Amino acid sequence: MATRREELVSVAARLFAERGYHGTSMADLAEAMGVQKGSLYSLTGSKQELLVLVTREGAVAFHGALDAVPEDDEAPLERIRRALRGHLAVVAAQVDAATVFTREWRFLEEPERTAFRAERRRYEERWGDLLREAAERGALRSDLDVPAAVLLVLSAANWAYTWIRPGADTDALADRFFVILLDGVRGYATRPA
Amino acid sequence: MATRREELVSVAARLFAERGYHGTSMADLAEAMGVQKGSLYSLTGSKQELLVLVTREGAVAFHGALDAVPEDDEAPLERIRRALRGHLAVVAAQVDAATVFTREWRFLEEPERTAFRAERRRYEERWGDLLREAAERGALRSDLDVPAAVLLVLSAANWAYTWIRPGADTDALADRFFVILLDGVRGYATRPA
DNA sequence: CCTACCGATCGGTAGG
DNA sequence: CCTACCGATCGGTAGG
Repeated sequence: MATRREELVSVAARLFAERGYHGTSMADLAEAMGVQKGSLYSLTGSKQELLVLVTREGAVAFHGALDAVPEDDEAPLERIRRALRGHLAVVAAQVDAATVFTREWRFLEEPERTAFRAERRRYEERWGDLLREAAERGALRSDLDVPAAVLLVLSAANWAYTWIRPGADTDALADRFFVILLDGVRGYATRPA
Repeated sequence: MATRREELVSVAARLFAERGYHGTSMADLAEAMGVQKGSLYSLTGSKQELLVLVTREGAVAFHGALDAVPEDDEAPLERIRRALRGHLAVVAAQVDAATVFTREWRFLEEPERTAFRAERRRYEERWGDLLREAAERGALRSDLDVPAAVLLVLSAANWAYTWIRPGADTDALADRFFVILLDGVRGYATRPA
């Protein structure tokens, strides 16, 4: 059973995602909670605190998805596929938190803003590790431009909040991306030998 | 020589990109223009009008980049490469307008908001056409998942405003993406025959 | 959780 | 382009 505080955090996630942090007023949140504006301050210290909690929720979810990727060193490509599935699953299950994590985080005040950037960088580096390890194990082509590949896959992941609908088959979507990333859009015929 | 009105539009692009539409006040814009707040209303009718102008600037720039792609039907892959170069070049040359176009458009009021969405859909469809035509001409693998490929390439394009720095060699960056999109991250060795 | 209120700021206008 | 101002709303607080 969700506490009123937890309810408020999830309402904040929804409205921050819909209208933006600065486009959402405490009065908006109060109305969505069915209480008067002043009453919110028994549940949170400030609007900014709600932003901190929602972005943190996103960070935890995305890192958690990567944590769930099996450690199996024998299948580095499969690990990448799992990571992509995991990321898209988080976006579908927690669109609002994912949206705030990806788009509204910049309205965090210091020092949380800097801490957030470090946290996000850490997430991106974990993706970099996944690809780098796969390359080192020979599962990726030896002449691969790893930084560009990381940026490409993170672009797909980070843009997902704009189009994923809750309830979508994210595993299938992730696999469709994965197939293209693996072997490219070009036909075998025109591929160099 | 830029008029004061044009200056205001470009200042609005910068601040809307930096602080968000709702995070930017008319007082902020006035300060950046070096005038009093009330004076802005001889240059624009409203803050919302500025948002309309900036998003429109982005739309014109992105469509213009696609218009500049040569019509040569003999080289459908080259056209895709050119389109990617063009998009990233716009992002680098007009980061602020590109950012507002990609992220702040949702604060447009009706009916401009709906019109914007149609415009953006048209842009995405032009990308879809590029890939579909390439597929039809046999330049892409026959079993390609075209919708997923379009979404992947648009993800890379739409996410670019978050990391591209003005002055970057966007042609080289576009080509690095293009190479990966073409033949994938996997090595030749493990590729099916 | 409510009522009542705070000073500050919001986008915008009038008149010059 | 300025000064002076409008009513509305902002995030937040006091006291119950």
